[in-house]
Amino acid sequence: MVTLAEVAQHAGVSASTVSYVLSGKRSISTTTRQRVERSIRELGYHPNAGARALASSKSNIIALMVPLRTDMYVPVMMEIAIAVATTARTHGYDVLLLTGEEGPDAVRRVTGSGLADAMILMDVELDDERLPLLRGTHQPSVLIGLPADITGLTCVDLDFKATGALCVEHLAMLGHRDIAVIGEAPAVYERHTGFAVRTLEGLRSRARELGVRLLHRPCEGGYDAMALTLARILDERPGTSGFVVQNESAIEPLLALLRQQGRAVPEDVSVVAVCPEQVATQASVRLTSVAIPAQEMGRHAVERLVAKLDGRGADEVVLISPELTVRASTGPAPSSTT
Amino acid sequence: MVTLAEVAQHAGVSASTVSYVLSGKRSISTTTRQRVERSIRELGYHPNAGARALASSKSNIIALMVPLRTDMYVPVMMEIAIAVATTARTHGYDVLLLTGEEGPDAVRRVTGSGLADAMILMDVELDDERLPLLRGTHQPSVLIGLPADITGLTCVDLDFKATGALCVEHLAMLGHRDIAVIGEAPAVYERHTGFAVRTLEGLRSRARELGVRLLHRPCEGGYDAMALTLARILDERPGTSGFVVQNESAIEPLLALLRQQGRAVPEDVSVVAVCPEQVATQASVRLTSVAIPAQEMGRHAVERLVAKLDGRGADEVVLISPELTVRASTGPAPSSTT
DNA sequence: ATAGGCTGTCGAAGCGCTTCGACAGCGTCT
DNA sequence: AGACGCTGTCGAAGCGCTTCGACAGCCTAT
Repeated sequence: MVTLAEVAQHAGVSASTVSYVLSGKRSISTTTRQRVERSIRELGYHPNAGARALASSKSNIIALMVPLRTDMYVPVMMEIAIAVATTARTHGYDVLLLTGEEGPDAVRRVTGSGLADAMILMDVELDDERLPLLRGTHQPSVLIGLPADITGLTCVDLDFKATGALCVEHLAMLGHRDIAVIGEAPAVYERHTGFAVRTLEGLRSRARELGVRLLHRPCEGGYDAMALTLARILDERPGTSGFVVQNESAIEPLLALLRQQGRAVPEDVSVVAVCPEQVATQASVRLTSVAIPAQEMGRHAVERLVAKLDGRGADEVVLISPELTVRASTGPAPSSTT
Repeated sequence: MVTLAEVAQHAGVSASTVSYVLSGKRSISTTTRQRVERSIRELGYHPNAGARALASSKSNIIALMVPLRTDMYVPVMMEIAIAVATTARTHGYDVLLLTGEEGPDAVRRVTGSGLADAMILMDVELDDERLPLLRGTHQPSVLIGLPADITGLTCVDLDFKATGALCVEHLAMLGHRDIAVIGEAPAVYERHTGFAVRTLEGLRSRARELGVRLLHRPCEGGYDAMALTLARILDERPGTSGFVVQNESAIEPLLALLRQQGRAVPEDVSVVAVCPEQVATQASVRLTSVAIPAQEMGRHAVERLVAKLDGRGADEVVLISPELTVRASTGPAPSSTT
C-alpha cells in the first residue's frame, strides 16, 4: 500500500507538501504540484481514509437512514437513496446506509464514533424519537419528511398538505361533490408518518372550504384489500365520483375493480393519484397525478447538508410545491352534466 | 468527545487495558472489566472509527455497489440492500452505498483508500469490467449475480437457468406446446445482464428437450409496450397458450390485456411469473410464480463475505434453487382437453 | 524451595494523515 | 540599502486507537 510519505520521497518533497497539493489549502508552485501529481499517478496512490478521518476529524461520509419496513413507496425510497448517493459523490462524500432497525441507537453510534460527518433521515414520524438526539448534537442533519416540531431542524419534503389540497381542488373544479380517499396502510397512519397525515390534512381542510364531502379509508395494497375497501366506500357513499389514491399498490387494483364494475374512468368516476411519475404514466389508464419528486428530494437534502457542513446555510424547511398533471383519469363529474 | 484515554483514567487502568476489554483479545479479570465497562457507560464513550481503522487497518465497513439505473426490479434491489445492511450489522459491519455510476473507479477508490474492508456487487454483467479489478485485489468480494467467468470469484444468485427450466416444465406438464416469454427491457439483454440471459438459456434448453415451442420477446414495462408486444406475439404464434413473464412492470399490463381480449386466465392461457413473492400474491390474479428470494440473497452475500474476512471460506458459487409455487394463473392447456 | 508457566496489566511504538509554526528566498517599498 | 511582506516549503506534533513485548504476581510441578 502506497503512503503519503512514499509519494513525497518519490517526488523529492516533504510529506506536508504532498498533503497540501492534495487539499489545496496552501499555495504550491506549479512545478512542484505537477511533480507531485505525477508521482501520485505513477505510484497509484490513494489516501488512506482512516488516517484522514483521524487527522482531520472529518470522514467525508454522510449517513443515510432508510426505513426498514417495505410497506410503502419502495421505489421512491430507492430513488431517493440513489439520488442521495449520486449527489453526495459530486460533493466528495460517500454514503453510509443505515436501516431504521437500530433506531435512535444508530444515531448515537454514528455521531459518537465520527463514522459520518452528517446524516439524512428518511421516513420521519411526526414525533420521531430520533429528533431529540439530532437537536442535541452538533452534527448537521437533514430530514426527508416533516415532523410536527421543526425547531432546530432542517427538512426537505414535498408539500403534502398542498398536495392534498390540490387533488381536492382539481376534483371539485370538475364538479365532483363526493370524494373518496384511498390511503396508505393503516399502520402508516398509526405510526403518524408525516406525509400521510399531512396529505390528509390538506385534503380535509380544502374539502371543507370547497364544501365537498370527503371519505378517507386506509388500505393495504393488493386486490383483495382494495376490493373490500372499495365495496365499503361505495356502500357508505354510493354517489362517490372522485377518488384520490395515495398508495402505489392500490392504484392498479382500484382501476381494475372500477372497470370490472362497469364504472368508466374518467366518464363515470375520476381518479387522482399521488405517486411517482412513472407509475402514473405506466398505469392502465394514464393517471392524472401529483408526482412525488424523489430525485429532487434526495438532491436537495444532500445540498442542504453540504451547505451546513461548509458553514453556509442554516436550519430551514424546504417544501417542494406539488404539481398536478392532468392526464386521462379525470373528467367532469357525471351529475354536473345532468 | 470522550477518548479511550479518558475512560482509562476514569477507570484507573491503562489505555491498552480498555482496548482489550473492548476487543476481548486478551483476558481481563472480571473486576477490571466491570470497572471499565462502567466507566464507558458513565462517560458515554464511543470508539472513534477513524482511529480504529487507522490502527487496525480494518474499517468494519462493507461496500455495496448498486446499479444506478432503475429500469428493473427496483423493489428487489431495495430488499437486497436492506437485507445486506441488516445482516452486516449483526456481524458488526456497516454498509457503504456505492452507485454503479463510477463503475470500476469506485472499486479502485474503495479498495485503495481502505474505506471498506470488502465489497458486494449487484447487477453483474456477464463480462463485467469490474471483475479484473476484483481478481487483482486481495480485498474479499461477493457478487450478487453470476458472470460468465467465475474463476477466483464468489457469487450468490438465484439459479436462473433452473428457474427458466422450471417455468417451461410446469407449462409443458400442463400440456402447453406454444410458450411465449415476456422478458426484461431490450437494454437489459443488450448489456448482457447475467440473470436475464441465464433465464433465457434455461427456458430455451428445457423447451428444446421437452419439444415445446418458445418465443422470447423483450418488453419495456407499461401498458402500451405490453400491448404492442402481445399483439406481435399472438400474430406470430396465434396458438400461444402459456406465458412466462420476467418483468415486474409487464405483469399487470399483460393480465389486463388478456382479460380485455376475452382470454381467461387460467382457462384459456396460463401465466407463470418470475418475480418477488409479494408481487405474485398481490396481482389481480394470484400468480403461479418462481419467487426471487431477495432477502436470502442479501443475507447469503454478507455471510460469505464475513466468512472470507474471517479467513474461513473460500471462493464458491452459491446458487439458490428456484421454487415454483402454483397459484391461480396456470392450468391445463385448452387443446389438451380437446 | 525453585523453576516454569499462567494470567492480567502496562508502556510505548506506531498506523498515515493534517496542520501549525517556522523560515528561506525573493520582490517591493521607502 | 534596509525593512517588510509574500510565497512556497519543511519539520514536527499530534489525531485516538491497536498491539507487541515486558513483566509482576501467583500457582503448580518437581
